[in-house]
Amino acid sequence: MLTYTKRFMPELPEVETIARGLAKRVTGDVIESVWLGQKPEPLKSPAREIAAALEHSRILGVRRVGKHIVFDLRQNHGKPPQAWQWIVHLGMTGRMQVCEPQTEIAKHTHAIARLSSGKEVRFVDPRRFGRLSVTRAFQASGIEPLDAKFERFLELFRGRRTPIKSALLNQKLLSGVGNIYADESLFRAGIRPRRRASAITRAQFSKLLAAVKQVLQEAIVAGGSSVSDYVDADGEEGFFQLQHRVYGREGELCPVCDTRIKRVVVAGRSSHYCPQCQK
DNA sequence: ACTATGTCCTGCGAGC
DNA sequence: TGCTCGCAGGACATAG
Repeated sequence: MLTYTKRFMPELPEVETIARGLAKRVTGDVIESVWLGQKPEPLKSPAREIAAALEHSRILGVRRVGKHIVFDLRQNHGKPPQAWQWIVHLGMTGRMQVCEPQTEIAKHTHAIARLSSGKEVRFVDPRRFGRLSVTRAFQASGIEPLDAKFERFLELFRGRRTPIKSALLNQKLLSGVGNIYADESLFRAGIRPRRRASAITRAQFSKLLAAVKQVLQEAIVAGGSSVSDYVDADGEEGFFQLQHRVYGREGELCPVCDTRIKRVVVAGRSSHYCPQCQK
């Protein structure tokens, strides 16, 4: 039930896979210098602030928080040493390359960090929905889906009049679920995307949180098998992804009951569901 | 406090 | 074959 892909939507499992791949390849390295492109949109912090935080910093580790990649940095040349975090959000089309300096610079490259090992970390993003920033105390806006306690989840979601799909996509509530895994989770939980959160029972919420965790975990396992094993000559990651059961399958037959999968628009996003399995 | 909607941006694929 | 056009969606702004 896996597909190999080079194109993907960076939701929680994909960002987790990318962060692990980056951690494996650049942890311990030192950023010597930084180049930032002219396009202002991808820079959430001022360019000179980003450059000042990154340059001469050692990469202590790379991890994922929600859909964000967090580089934990330590800058030794100050007294005392300064702790920084380089935050990368991939948006829709953002990619992180780890490559040699002579690798041709891809179109839409917005940032390059040159490392003392000789490698470069590059941020490439055609659509420029991605964002770069630096901070000292990064905090996710919502709860981590994989660690979420049911009572907290319930407290955040119950009673809202918005469609459950919209609530799942709201990063201030739950950090990391995007359009694809929202649809897949709702399918597994048997809930239609347009159902108002306030009309969902406690038992259904319980099933939903379990489904969210299961879908994300399975996708991480699928992606995890590809960490650092499917990097092409330009340092681009490839992935194994879970086969989607409903997402992008409008008009196809439900894998459970053979009913045709429907597509509706919720919160301006295409949403796919089985009218038989989901109520 | 919440909710709904519009906007950004480029690549790609459907359709003619 | 070559062109146009509309869709894809994460996060934020804005309005109600």
